[in-house]
Amino acid sequence: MRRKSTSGSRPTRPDLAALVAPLGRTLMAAELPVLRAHDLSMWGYTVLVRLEDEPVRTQAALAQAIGADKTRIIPILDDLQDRGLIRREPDPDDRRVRLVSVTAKGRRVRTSAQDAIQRQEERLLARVPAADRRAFLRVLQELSRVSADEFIDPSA
Amino acid sequence: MRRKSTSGSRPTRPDLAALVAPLGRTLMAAELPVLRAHDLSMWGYTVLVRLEDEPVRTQAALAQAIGADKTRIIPILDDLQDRGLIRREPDPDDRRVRLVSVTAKGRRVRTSAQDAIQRQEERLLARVPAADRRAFLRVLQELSRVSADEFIDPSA
DNA sequence: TCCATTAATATGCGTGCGCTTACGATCTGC
DNA sequence: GCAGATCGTAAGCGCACGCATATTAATGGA
Repeated sequence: MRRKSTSGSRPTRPDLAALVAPLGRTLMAAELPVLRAHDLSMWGYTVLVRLEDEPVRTQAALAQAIGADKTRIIPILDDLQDRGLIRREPDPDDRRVRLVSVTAKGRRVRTSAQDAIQRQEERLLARVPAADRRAFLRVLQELSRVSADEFIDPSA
Repeated sequence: MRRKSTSGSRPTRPDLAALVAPLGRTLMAAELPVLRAHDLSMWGYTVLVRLEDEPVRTQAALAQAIGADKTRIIPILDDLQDRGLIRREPDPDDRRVRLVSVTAKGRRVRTSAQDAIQRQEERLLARVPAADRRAFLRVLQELSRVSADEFIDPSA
């Protein structure tokens, strides 16, 4: 019989991080072949998705929004622009900032890649009952809204 | 009004990977201060947790079980052993393999760290209703059982 | 007895990333 | 109109990781 406290005994559940982080890595790994088939890098795809989401005014803000370094995003944008998936134009109101937007071609590529990715993810989600699945996605979106800053306890 | 198909429209839900992976990174980041307070590295902690879970016969198998490189795990084990948290003894039945086990001290440290980590995670989970939370953990454990091999579609 | 195999270990390579610094162009407040 | 701040860009540093190789000890089968 297990003790009721966790002290010295096996935990009631695995650490959340030990469940979520590896699953995240698996999902990313599963995306890679799909992205490769669409000639997209992970960062490039992330940029396309984020830009579709809602326009971002500066590149630095875009980088921050997708969790990338603002210097590392530049070659990514260069590449996407060279291949006609995004546009980068100086903001007439402030010629320091470049307005980044998705082109029609970029939208097509993103849609196609995202469809394939989500189809694959559906195959995974099909393993759980529909009610659980809805709850799972609900909780996932709720927890994703929590920023690291307000969650991490620096005193610990 | 949104189109019913995803083609060309905004997606119904974000990519699963785009939800899970960042959340995993946040959870890992939240663990770091706690681990530091217990003088543990992420890998060291992972080893302690895995060893408590169930004994593993070879170091290579241990490395594989926690997703680490079999050569990179060695300094980790050296450190844990030097600090008296684990034991490494040659297997009398096959003196090539080292039987790795947790010491009483190692168990104490792991328990203390894990308690603190899970307490912090409880604070996060407290944001969602109990029923959703149970479903979330259930789905999470179910999906974690799916290995990358059987999920990733190489043809895609 | 000898040889192929396996475990642990050491070492080096290439990669991707976060972080920092620097610089030119531009904007804004004074 | 000038000084300080801001944006995009380039370049370099250091770290952690995956991967590959080589060595040593030990096993086990032909």
